[in-house]
Amino acid sequence: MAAVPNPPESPRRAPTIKDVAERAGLGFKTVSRVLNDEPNVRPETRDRVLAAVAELGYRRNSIASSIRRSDQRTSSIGLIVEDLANPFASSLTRVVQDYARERGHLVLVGSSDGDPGQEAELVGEFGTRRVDGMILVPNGPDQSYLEEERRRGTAVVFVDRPGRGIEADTVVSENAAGVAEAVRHLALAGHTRIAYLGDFESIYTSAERLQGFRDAMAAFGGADPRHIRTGLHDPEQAHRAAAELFALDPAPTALIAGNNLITVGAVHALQDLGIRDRTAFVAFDDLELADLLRPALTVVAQDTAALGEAAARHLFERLADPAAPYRRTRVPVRFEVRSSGAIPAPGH
Amino acid sequence: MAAVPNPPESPRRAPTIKDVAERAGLGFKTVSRVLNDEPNVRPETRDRVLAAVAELGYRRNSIASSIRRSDQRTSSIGLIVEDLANPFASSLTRVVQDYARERGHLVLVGSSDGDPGQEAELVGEFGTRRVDGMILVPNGPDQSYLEEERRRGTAVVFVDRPGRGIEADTVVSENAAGVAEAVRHLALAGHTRIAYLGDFESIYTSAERLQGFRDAMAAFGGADPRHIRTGLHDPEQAHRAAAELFALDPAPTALIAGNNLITVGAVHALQDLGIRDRTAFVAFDDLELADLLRPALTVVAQDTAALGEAAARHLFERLADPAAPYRRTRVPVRFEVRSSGAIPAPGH
DNA sequence: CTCCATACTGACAACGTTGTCGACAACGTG
DNA sequence: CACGTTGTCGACAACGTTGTCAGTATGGAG
Repeated sequence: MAAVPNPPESPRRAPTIKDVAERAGLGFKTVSRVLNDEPNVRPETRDRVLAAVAELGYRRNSIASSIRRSDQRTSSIGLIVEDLANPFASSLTRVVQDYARERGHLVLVGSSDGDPGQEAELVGEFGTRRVDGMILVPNGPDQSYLEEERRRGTAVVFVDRPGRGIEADTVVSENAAGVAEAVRHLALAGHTRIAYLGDFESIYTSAERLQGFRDAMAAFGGADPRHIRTGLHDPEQAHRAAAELFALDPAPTALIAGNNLITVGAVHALQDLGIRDRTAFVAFDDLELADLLRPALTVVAQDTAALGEAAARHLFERLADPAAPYRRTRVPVRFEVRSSGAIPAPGH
Repeated sequence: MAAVPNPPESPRRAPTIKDVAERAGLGFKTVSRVLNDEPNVRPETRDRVLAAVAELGYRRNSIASSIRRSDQRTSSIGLIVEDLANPFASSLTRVVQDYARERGHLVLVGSSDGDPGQEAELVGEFGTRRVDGMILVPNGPDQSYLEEERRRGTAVVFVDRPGRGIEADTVVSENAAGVAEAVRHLALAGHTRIAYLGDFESIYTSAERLQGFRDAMAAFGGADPRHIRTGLHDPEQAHRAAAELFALDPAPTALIAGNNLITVGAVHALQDLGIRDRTAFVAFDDLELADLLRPALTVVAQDTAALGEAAARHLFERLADPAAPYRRTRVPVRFEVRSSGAIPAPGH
């Protein structure tokens, strides 16, 4: 830590349109007209204004602007995810921000940590800032409080999971189909004793993925109930659950992990047990180095870019037409075949 | 994609303090006093106001509030990173957002994509919204345009790299020391032909890391110039450069990758060449599955949490005391020993 | 030349809030 | 009782902008 002795220059008041008007020798309303590209300004007058703007380094105060504007729009939107540091969330953030910026909007972000209280608090903060709309990954049993926001004219879009107790534009992944494809892939390699590790069933995506697993397994005689473990919310729990699964008799010969945190725990468990090379494995959610693991991880990859873009698109379309019927979009997943899913069942 | 026929309820004007005042039968200034916890309000009056607030579902308009406030503060800050989807950036975002929120501030985010033009554009947008301060990972040869922002009273903090052409609070990692430690670690396993893959030398972190490499290698007779490759900006370029390195005679026996994108390309190259198991490797930047690779990746891990927190702390301290001397904080890296760095040199 | 339409410009209100100030009541002190 | 002090409250200006409207110059038609 080093200290540099320079104190900053004295801060001065930012110039306003009135300063610009005075400098240009015009009424301040004329300046406003130029800045908003309104018609009926002489080109010469316009140039004088722009020159004064440049000389003073004037920059519009869009805070003041949006309080006066008739539509009360702030050209900003809010995005609430569970954890900004999570790759799924950050990829979403990136896409949403790009989409918004192309349309002149900025994005406020926040992590809910899966806590409905924090979610509601963030929604409140965003509302206070009068965002034009919000995109959220909803948490908890009830998002009906968002009706209040909508009545104020704020657009609301859910992504990854539908909100509860409220109808709204929603974008989700094809969770069940993705897991079903994983099951069929494993079955092709001769597996019938396929185990599944999932998060809390109360989470929409977890429930959908589990349902996809059960349904697909039905075609192969159904899943062994002991081979299904849910309620795993971090890598450590997944690690333990996986270890327990392989202590069973008969033990599963293949494993599906319901999300990326579970994948991390499960692969660690297989590693500890020394059965990484002979246990077939498919993970939900892609991971940065998945193709460099040995065996390379076969995954059900979510199309986070499409998810984020669809959510942003829904938001802006909602802003354009508040009366349109709500839409629910399902985004296909991509089944990424590498090698871990092709490990054959013993004797196959 | 499914459509639900519900049209939304008619949007109505959000209630203002005047609506609250009328409902409570009080002057609107009294309502303002209650909302801002100003003294000299009778408890009974206060209750009446709060009741009216609750009945109307009033929520302060902090947009209007901040235009009138004497300090002109908006309780929002801006964060500009290269790519919001990058794990380094998203981890930073998470920490900065948490820190800001604890202090009642919201965070606007943006990706510069390493382009000075986009960076300046985002700075402009943030300025228009009158953010209280900005944290940025600077790009390009000159950030002196930020002086203008500061003159307006906006605090500026650089993170990951110092800004150029301007003095400001800055937080960076101990890049050189981290790479030097990697070199010593490899040397301990008997390596002297250690190669280095880096990004553009014009990027501050790349230059620092390369310098750390050269300096540390000097203790072991210096690096072979042919074993240093820079200007690698994506995994593909790194892949090719690594392949070329190992076609040399004498080929290097160990490799250091200067950032996470280079790591991905380099490991792929080692994989293709079939020399992953016998080439010592240390990566700068940790990766999610690094410990599950075989061999597990030894890395120089940046403390993104400390980096982000220090940046946020600097920003808020700057807001509290604009005249304090600028500070430059260096955050230590963590050398994470796994196995890839311990692969011995041939005949050692 | 007169008249009217149109282009251009500025004075002023308004947005929802906070800051300033003064009015008024209650109270204590001499 | 007179007076100052303190607590409580509201009227009004102000923030920087956009919306409304009216005023003035200009040009073309008659």
